[in-house]
Amino acid sequence: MMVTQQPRRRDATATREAILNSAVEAFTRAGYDGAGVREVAAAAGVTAMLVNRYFGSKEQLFAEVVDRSFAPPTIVGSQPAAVAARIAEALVARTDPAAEQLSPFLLMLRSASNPRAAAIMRDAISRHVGTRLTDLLDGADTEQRAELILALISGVWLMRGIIATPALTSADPARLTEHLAGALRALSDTGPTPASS
Amino acid sequence: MMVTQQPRRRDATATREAILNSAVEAFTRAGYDGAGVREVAAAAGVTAMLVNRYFGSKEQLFAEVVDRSFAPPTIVGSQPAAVAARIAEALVARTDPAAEQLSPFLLMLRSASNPRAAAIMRDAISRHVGTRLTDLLDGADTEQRAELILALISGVWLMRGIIATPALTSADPARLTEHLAGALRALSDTGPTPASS
DNA sequence: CCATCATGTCTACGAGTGTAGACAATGCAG
DNA sequence: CTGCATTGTCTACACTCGTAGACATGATGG
Repeated sequence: MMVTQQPRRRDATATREAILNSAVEAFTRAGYDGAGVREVAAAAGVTAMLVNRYFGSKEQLFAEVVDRSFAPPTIVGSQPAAVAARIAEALVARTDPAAEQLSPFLLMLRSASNPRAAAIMRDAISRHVGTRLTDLLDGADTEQRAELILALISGVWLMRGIIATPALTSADPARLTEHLAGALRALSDTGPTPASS
Repeated sequence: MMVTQQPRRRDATATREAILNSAVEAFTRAGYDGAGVREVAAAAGVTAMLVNRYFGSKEQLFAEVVDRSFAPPTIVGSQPAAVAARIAEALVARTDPAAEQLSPFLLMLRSASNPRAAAIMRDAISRHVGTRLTDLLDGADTEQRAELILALISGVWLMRGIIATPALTSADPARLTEHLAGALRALSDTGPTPASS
């Protein structure tokens, strides 16, 4: 769809936005190393060099993509109560299969092989979702537990969305949500006996 | 170390083994796309073409690497009892930092961006560790829960070993093991109330 | 000893990579 | 209408990639 593109009236901010959008799609689908600058440029209807003139380099473009992809607060719920159940439901529910392919977790997993990309994503995580998730938790070791929750979510995206493991892809959504919520509850709820130490 | 290599006496099986070993190292460190055939060959002391003559192609070489890397039963414990605690301990304990860089989870995470590699790894998982872990579990949805456990382990490897999230890398190992074991227990133990439905 | 097959290397190709520098076209100010 | 800065393109470079075919070298059977 949208194979031919009319030249688009000259507009710097609109062009920048178009490049950034196609970059989000390309990096999320193919990863940092798998997506080419020419590919990103073509999908935006421009030339490869214009991408570098707007963003400096592929690496800086990726940094902006990561920032945009991790920024929206939709990733994690808002209310502290019942965080586990809400995450579990949102994780197994495949409502919009199109927007699903733009998940920041897919972006992270498919770009993890590149060390530079990993460093960029680490910064973005501790800047955005890390602190936001930590604030939702009570008790001890909130940062540690928040990152464990992120680890579990990432792992589900890996096994279910990328490796496409048989039992997870063809699983009964209700049961899957249940098991997942159980594991998340163990991480989000205040420890059963915080008495120790 | 071992910069210069004496030509090695001609031995087909020994050469094949040397190539396979260096391929495991290269693919685990850089991922399927990040590791080059010339790089694997050089580390084994041979030429790039010899790799293709022994394994057919880079893809088939990767398939053998995945098979070897996922085969050892060390990945998961042996006794059904206390699976959660044993996995958690083995996951946070960094005993041998050299052998740690050969983890099949690192291989999987860093090769996940390539769809062909993902398909190869899916086959290897359902052939090796999937069934083995499933047999350790009791109750309902064992396959589903086994893959969720794999997801959590993968996610911890991602966040702790690749992204190097601050709170997980500098975490108190004891507390981390505790939280992790809690989440794993929620997945490995038979549901608290299997009465529902 | 020497012929012969297995083992290993060399050269090369076609395609793709990120990006630097020079050039062209557009749209707005005067 | 005309100058001119902004916006965009073209060509090119120096690599790296996987792999195909022809060639060289080693060890071993007779």
